[in-house]
Amino acid sequence: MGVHRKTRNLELVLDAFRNAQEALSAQLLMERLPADVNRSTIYRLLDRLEDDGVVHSFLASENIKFYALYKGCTQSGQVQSHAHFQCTSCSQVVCLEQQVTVPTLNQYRVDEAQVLLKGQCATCMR
Amino acid sequence: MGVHRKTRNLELVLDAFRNAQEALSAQLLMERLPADVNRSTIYRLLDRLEDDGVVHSFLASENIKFYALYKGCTQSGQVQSHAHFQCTSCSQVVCLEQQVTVPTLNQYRVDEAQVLLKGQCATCMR
DNA sequence: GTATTATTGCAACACAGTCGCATTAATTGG
DNA sequence: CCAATTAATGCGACTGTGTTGCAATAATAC
Repeated sequence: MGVHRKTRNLELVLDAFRNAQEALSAQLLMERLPADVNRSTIYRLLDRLEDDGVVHSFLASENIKFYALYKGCTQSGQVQSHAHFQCTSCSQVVCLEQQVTVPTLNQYRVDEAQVLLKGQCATCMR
Repeated sequence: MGVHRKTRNLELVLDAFRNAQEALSAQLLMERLPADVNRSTIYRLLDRLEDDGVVHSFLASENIKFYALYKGCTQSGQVQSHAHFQCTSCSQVVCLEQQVTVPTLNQYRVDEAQVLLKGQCATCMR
């Protein structure tokens, strides 16, 4: 668990997540942060926040890694996972409430599950 | 649906998939194919085979795209999806038989679901 | 066999993400 | 409050996956 000095960049990143309804990629984050925040710094902050369990990450389309705050959705020991939804039109990604229960397997020990649903969001369906 | 001329490279790629127990990334594919098969060609073949519904793709760890043949597992109209498993030790990826039924959502139209389970495979647990 | 055009190889490119290292700045403790 | 410690940052260079334009090659149709 890394040390956490209260720096401007850390606050900016956390604020961006708190203000966001959706999940954010490093790229999206950069667009929402002052231009002088360094790219490497963003990646490093995201890594650290993930290590510390503040955010979780998952892969969406185009090999882009998205991050979102762990809110109520505590990732318990059970192999359950809340799903994520990505709109194939606007590419927006959201964390869903739904927990997906994952099959247990004989030959494998499953530690984690990632569920990504793809389709169209309400806005893009209109 | 693209034209499919019966070329050496196409045959090589299809054979590699038929011989593989697991899912393959472009990288893994390259290692199994003669060294003179061009990288771009592999990517282009994978894209085409996916467009034509011969293989399906999904993202695994490290933002690596994996591909596997559609075998019996016909992807029907329903939003169901067979899961994939990736071993966090050896990185091997396999297609699972299990169908995962995905929650239906009010605000979104779900067209597709990707389920990736992560953990340890039998070999790596020993 | 010849014409047509899909496929290929090459080289350059795009982009997400990483890393080493010197600099800056948040904390500690006197 | 000031100095020492070291986490955090910025920079630039670098990976590695995947893409693209274009000219050369080769599979198919006639």
